[in-house]
Amino acid sequence: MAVAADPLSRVFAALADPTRRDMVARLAAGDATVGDLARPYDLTVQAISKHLKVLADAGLVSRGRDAQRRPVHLEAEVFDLMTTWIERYRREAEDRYRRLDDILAAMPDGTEHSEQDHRHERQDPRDRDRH
Amino acid sequence: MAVAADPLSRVFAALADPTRRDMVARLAAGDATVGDLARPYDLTVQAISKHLKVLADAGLVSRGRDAQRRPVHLEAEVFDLMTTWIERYRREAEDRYRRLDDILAAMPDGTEHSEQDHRHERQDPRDRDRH
DNA sequence: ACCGTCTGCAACCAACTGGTTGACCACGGC
DNA sequence: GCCGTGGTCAACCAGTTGGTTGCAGACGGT
Repeated sequence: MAVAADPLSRVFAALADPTRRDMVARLAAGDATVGDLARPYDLTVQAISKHLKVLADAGLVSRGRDAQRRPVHLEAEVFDLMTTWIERYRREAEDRYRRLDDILAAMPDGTEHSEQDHRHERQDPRDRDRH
Repeated sequence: MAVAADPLSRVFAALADPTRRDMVARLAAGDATVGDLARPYDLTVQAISKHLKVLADAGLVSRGRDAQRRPVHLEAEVFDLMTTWIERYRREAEDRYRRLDDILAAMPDGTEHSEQDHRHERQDPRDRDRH
């Protein structure tokens, strides 16, 4: 069952759900049981248990044991996986920007035509003449 | 569609796919067209176009226009959304660890008990800090 | 020994994803 | 004008996801 997927994908996917993010947020304040976690939401405990499995598969949480309870604990180190990935490309893109600025700055004006002039254009409402 | 979903979820979900992450990585080095992006993969251009739509909906890329080409440009600022979220809870969890350590250290041994100080099968926290 | 609580597992279902093919639109170059 | 190139949109399909119900297991308290 979806055993594939590299670690990074699993972590990102795990955090792509608001419920799961909220659980992580609450776990950052302290460990909790499945029941505790389920209480605030309008969901069955089983649903929460599934979410928990996703988080555990991503390495974001670990499960303990305390009698019939299975306390959930946040493993914060996995965050590093994401931050290093993100920071790498963010920095790369920013550097590129800076270089581009330098080039433009060092240019006799009026010659900055070719570089992409991407404007945030949401799609223009052209006539949708579906037949 | 899937128009719903908060911004954070969209960004995380967008990066939960290795192909999409790879595209972002390549876009960090410079803008590209859909065709350029599609070339290295064993996928149809339409599939790449779909991926691109996901990235665009997440605000990670913007589209330009250059004749019949639609150059793709990486919008690196959106990364901040994620990093601030991540850093917040990482820090929170780390602080909690530190406080817990202090408490345990200041305790006459053998008195650990209730509240949340569950011991988990996994390794000791507080080993790594920076690198 | 029983009961209640906490949890996991399996089956099922609707909705979403990630891919395909096929048709179509918008250009620029002859 | 017509053609090739670059790209999007729509329909379809298989697999995954996020939820449900129902049942079974493990344990503590009485």
